[in-house]
Amino acid sequence: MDNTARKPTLKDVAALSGVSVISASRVMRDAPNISHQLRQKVEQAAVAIGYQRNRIAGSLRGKTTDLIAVIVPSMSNDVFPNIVDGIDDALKGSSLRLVLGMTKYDDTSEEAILRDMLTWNPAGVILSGLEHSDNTKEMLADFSGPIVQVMDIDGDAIDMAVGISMQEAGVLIAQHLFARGYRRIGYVGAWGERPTRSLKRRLAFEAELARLGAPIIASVILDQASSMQGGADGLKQLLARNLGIDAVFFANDDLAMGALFYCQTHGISVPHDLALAGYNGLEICHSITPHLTTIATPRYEMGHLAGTLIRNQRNGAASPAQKTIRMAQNLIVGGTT
Amino acid sequence: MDNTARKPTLKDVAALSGVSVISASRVMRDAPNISHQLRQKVEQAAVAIGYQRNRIAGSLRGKTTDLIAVIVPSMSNDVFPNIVDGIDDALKGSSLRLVLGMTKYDDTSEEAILRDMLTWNPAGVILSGLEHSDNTKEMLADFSGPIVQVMDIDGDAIDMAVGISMQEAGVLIAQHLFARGYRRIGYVGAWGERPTRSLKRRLAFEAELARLGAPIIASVILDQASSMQGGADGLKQLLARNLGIDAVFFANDDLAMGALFYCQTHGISVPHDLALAGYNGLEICHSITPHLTTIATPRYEMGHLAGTLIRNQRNGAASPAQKTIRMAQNLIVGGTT
DNA sequence: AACTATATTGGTAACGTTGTCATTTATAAT
DNA sequence: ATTATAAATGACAACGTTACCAATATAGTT
Repeated sequence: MDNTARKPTLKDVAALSGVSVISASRVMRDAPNISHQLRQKVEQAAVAIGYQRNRIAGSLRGKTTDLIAVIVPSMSNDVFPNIVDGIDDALKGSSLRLVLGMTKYDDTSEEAILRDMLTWNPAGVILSGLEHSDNTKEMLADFSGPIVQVMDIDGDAIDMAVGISMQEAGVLIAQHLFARGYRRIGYVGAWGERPTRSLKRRLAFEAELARLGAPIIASVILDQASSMQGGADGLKQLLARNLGIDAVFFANDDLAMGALFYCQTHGISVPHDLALAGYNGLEICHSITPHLTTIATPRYEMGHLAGTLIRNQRNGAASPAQKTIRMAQNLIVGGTT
Repeated sequence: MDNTARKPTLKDVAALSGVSVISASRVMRDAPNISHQLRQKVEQAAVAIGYQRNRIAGSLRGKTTDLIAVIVPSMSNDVFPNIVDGIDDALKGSSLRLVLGMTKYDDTSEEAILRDMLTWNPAGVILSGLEHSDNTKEMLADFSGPIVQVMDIDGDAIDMAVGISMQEAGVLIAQHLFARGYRRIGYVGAWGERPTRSLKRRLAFEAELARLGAPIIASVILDQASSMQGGADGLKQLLARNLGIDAVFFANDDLAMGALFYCQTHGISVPHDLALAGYNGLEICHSITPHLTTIATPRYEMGHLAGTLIRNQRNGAASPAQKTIRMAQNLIVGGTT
């Protein structure tokens, strides 16, 4: 349409409605102590000339923006889209908006993204996991707004943390497999275990198995991204070693599903010949037959809570007494173990 | 750490390095024609006092931010996370950053999000689909930056469009099912067909079937979100009508997978008793046995191209001659048809 | 040496809003 | 009617940067 014309500003609204600029400003942002009369005049004028607020200008004066920096590893992933969905829903109805960056599980990249995002003076920062580079930690320490680390709570939070215990997850699965009578247990991971969360899970898993007297037999950590194909490949590698493995814990459901399909097409009876367990509790676990044994993680809920925490502090609420919030994860026993 | 101290500004950097503010500014944003000497002095000073750019201030002067508004229906979804991943990758290395909003397939919500995002003066807008409310269209028309509509190209683009032909998809599947000999064909959709893309697919599918002389027998459009469970439910409803249906096209792979699992556990032989086809080409289609017949869509690539188009225009490139870019989608014939 | 073109630096004035303080007007209390 | 108090409005400056234009230094030409 009319791209040449200058965008209307508060000045224009003020001029048209015959009030001062600052009064127009007050109306536009619902400040207190405005007469009904004035409000009407201004609103009418604003609509008439199609006035749109300029948050940039407002933020410059106000020191901080309504942007929330959200840094996650990737979107092509089982868990982070749900988290982001949760965050966005929690922000709904507020003036806060989410700015997204993806690290691809790379610390240097995380650092660069955070550095860039901080130049926007965000109202808060949400990032995943508790492990970060020194530079990242330093930047966060200098940041004055609320910070929420999601997913992981096994470690020290910089400000707030919302997550599940990876430690607990590993123990849960180890105990379950042991209780079921499996004694020759293996593990398959991916991403070269760069997400330290899966590493924490595996270590706890191994420690618990050892404690129970059935130490882990073998592990395969794929370097590639997690995928169903990877799960099949990992399992194949594990079985090729002929160690008599009777159960395998996978770093996530994708890998486990791929392995399950592999078994189904290669005459390996699950769980009779081999038991399988995954992690995350994706819908497909309960849709397939047999149902996949897994641990359901509250992904959406973690995101939602993280968003809510930021939002509350934005609204002047004190930082919560409980800075680290542990969410529940549930072992879902399917027919694969 | 030290939250009380005022953040260092360009003025501080300039003072310390003994140059003018504007020169310091030039160094910080890599402007041309800077002597090595000056650059060194300024960079050194910036590091020394821990200077961080304030993009807000810069954007106010510069009229537009380095933010790209991205509006999608949802993240808990098969397609949009991949698109967002593609966009982000395309933006990597530039100063552009992605601001995300989710509509939940609601036009009013889309409108509100866009209105809000425009107050940040974004450098570009990416949104999904070609159908929008009048208000949304009006706001976009008034927006002076590049706009890319992703996913769909069957219709008129506001500025640029990157997508696949839903029309073509419907025809492809219809022809495939017909060629395979199926004549009593049904359809299952979800979300109350609010994503008009699935509607377009179905209409083209039905039209082609009619043209071929095997008009569609029945359809079920679920109101709920798309899910595997939904696919099973939809199929169940369809079969309950006892219409002798021999093939079903599903709005997406999730639904189709759910239906496939349902068949497998209810003694329905696929494809002998019933053929199934999905849409999207998720990895699971080729992992499961039988492989699911589907259409592979270039989700990541669409996002990447959308991001690249915005980025190019940001860099001063002329708007491309071809404003609507049709991407390829491939029928992948599995064992379910 | 005089002159032109180019590279480098600086000064000033916005950008559009809102925090702070001042002023006016309305309302309540004597 | 008068004073005290609160509500409503306004003026001004400042937020930190960069666009624009001017000035100076340097290199290249004849």
